[in-house]
Amino acid sequence: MSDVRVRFAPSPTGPLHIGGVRTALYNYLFSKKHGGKMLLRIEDTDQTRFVPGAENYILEALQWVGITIDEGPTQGGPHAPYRQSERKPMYRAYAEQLIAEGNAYYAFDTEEELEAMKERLKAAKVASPSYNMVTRMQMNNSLTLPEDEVKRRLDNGEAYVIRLKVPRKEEIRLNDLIRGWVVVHSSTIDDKVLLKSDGMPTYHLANIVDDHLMGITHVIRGEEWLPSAPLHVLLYRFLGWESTMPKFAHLPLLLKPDGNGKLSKRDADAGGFPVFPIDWKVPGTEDTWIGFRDQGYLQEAVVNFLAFLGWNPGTQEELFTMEQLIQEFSIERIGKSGTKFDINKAKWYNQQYLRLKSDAELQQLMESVLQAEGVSYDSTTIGAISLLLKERVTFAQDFWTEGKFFFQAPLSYDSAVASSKWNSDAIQVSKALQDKLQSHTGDLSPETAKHLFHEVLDEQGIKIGKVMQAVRLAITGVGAGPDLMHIISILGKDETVQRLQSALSTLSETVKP
RNA sequence: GGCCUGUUCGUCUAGGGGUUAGGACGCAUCCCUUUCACGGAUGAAACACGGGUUCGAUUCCCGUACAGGCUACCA
Repeated sequence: MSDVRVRFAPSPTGPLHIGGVRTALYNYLFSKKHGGKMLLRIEDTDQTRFVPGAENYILEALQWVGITIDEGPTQGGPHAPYRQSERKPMYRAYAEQLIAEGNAYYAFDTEEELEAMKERLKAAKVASPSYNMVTRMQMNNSLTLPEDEVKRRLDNGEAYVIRLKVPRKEEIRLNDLIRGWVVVHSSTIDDKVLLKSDGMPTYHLANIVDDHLMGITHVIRGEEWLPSAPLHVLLYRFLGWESTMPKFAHLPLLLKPDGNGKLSKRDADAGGFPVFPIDWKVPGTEDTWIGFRDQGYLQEAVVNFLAFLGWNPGTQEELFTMEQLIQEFSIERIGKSGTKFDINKAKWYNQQYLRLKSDAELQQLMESVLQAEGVSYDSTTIGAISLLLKERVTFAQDFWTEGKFFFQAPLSYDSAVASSKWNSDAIQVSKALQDKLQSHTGDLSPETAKHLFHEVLDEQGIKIGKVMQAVRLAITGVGAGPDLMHIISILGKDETVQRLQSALSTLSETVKP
């Protein structure tokens, strides 16, 4: 399998769904594992659904995730173009070849006629009304119309489509890499449109033609394609390409976190989490659909999270870099069943990867978060703070939410803590600590701060547990956070004294000792 | 409705004819700690159901239920 060639083939109809990103990732991992090529093909055969900006979105999303494309619309390649709309002229010949060999036919039926046919069948209690081997003989097509009539209509430029002539009774089998043998009877397949009346191929034709022409060896795609896979097998056969037909692997779908159904944007809105890789600004509106990247998720966390949604290496390890994933990936270890989307796991991965960052990276992360908040501070201090906060953050932006008291004195005090902890002892200790710090000269290391604080406690004869949280509240405004002595040390003598002072006046007013 | 696919703790999953059915997320309790977090320990928690096959089925087969997908001149 040294010449593995796979492709990711999205439609530019909107932002790439996170499930699509996973499909792209599996394709990428598989191709790199085998030293093969990864192609990107834009399937824009439905001109009514084309959304401007969608292709760029796909490119940007893949790039962020770290999926590199070997051949595609931007990098070109031996099988260019890689946009199906630009390949339009190539498809008709194959459809006509199928007609010439008796495996397809022209159909002239109007929308109304098709509708009427379906109604008629429905009234006759036919289970699934469709254009197939029995109904096609009652419609207007080159199978029912006299040859000269067909020619006349064609010459007149009448609208037509080309439909596949599905064999009457035949078992079509397909050996899916994930699901094993799938057998479908041809009588359950309808005469799918191959070439639309606007001259564009449908997915089915374009897909098979392109995959063949581009030398695709493995088709890894979502399970929603499984029902039409037998149809694709039929096309490979009729086109004479069965011996080089790619192997198929149909991936399980990503499902809603709770309840039933596949994961949708609705779930994202309800759960407050993203289902898109990066932000999508909906054209013509002010709306933005949130993406993982812009919500503060790390690229490596998303990759790891996505890879494990339906695949696992069979070991107990869970933290894998892209390189390791490539090393370990195998289609055999992809699961069969649908996977519910649990954002908690994604958060956990993010926390893990954030913690794996070097001190310098952490500092940089925190600096950019502060910058976004309009806060500037000296780098050394930020470095120290980021280390203090390291074990407490899940997202980089938590550096701000968890540590804003380093940069601004409390504007208010957590009332629950205030009412239970702020008492006469707390006031006494705060006053004494204020005085003690005031008269202190020289450096204020965490150790020194601790020493001073204990001196105060000893002098006042008060146990540490009785007042610690109150003092923390006075200095930070909240009841929880990193080691208070480190906070005091970073804040410095003057700032700490000042904060104790304002706490003493503000809190004493509102809370009775 | 028809066709296709699936079903191990709440979730992601390992496993596979005989196991105390393992791990992770989440949850709970305890320890550490001035607090919270981290960390550590412990705990609750699963083989959808019914038939077969078998000495023995969670594992194999068949049904049923449930779930998902498809059923467009959309992909």
